[in-house]
Amino acid sequence: MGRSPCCEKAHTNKGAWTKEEDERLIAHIKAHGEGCWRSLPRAAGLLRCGKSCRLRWINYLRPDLKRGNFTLEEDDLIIKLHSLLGNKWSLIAAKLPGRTDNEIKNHWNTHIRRKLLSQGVDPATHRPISDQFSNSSNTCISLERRGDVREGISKYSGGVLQDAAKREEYSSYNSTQEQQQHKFEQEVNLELCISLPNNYLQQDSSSKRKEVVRDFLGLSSAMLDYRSLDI
DNA sequence: AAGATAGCCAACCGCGTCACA
DNA sequence: ATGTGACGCGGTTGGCTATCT
Repeated sequence: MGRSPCCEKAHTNKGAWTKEEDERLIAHIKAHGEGCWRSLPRAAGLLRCGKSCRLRWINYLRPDLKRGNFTLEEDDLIIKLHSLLGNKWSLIAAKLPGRTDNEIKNHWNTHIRRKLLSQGVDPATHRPISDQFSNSSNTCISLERRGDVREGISKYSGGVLQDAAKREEYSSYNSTQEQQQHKFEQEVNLELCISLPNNYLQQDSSSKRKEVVRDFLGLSSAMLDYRSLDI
């Protein structure tokens, strides 16, 4: 059984708020204060649901709202907070006086995300995109080596590290394993370069070359065995 | 000048959480 | 302990405006 609707939809307005509705809402809240959103519309003489009133007040009508463009300092703070908190817009908004969670969320999606991407930073993980690519591509494919390093990378790759404790764990993991990981990535990258080895290319007759290419691709031998790949 | 496209942002929707009976 | 109602949050949508072709 689903949750009952928060209001009688047939008798409520939807869409953009009119000036008159705004004035009614402001007047009511000035007189009675915030809260009791469920009963507010009727008391204020508004044909809106309580949710809609609350949203309108919090995101647009509240007197302490700071309108206008975000400053560079605000952008930086949002980025830092997002790296710690993830998409917890209300928590981020709590640290930026005069800004709403909705406003910050919109600003993030339309400006900051793009800014980070243009700087080569993944907005979800706050890590360089090149790192993401090397990690994700390298760990998708399992070669012969199945050591701890690979397991560690798999554990953290591809996901969003929104939990601060996990991030800390990850960063300490990184610091202790970094060299091994780097070495591992280099090795895997080399092994993933698909090209014919020199000894194959040195075959002189074309028919012989076709045969060895077929052999190299694993069509006649088990050299490239898809069963050994973890996708 | 007009249509197409992209960007922006206010508002909506559904779900999770909490308080209370 | 459980059910219900209210609130709050985050994702998504829709419409307006600006820019491009």
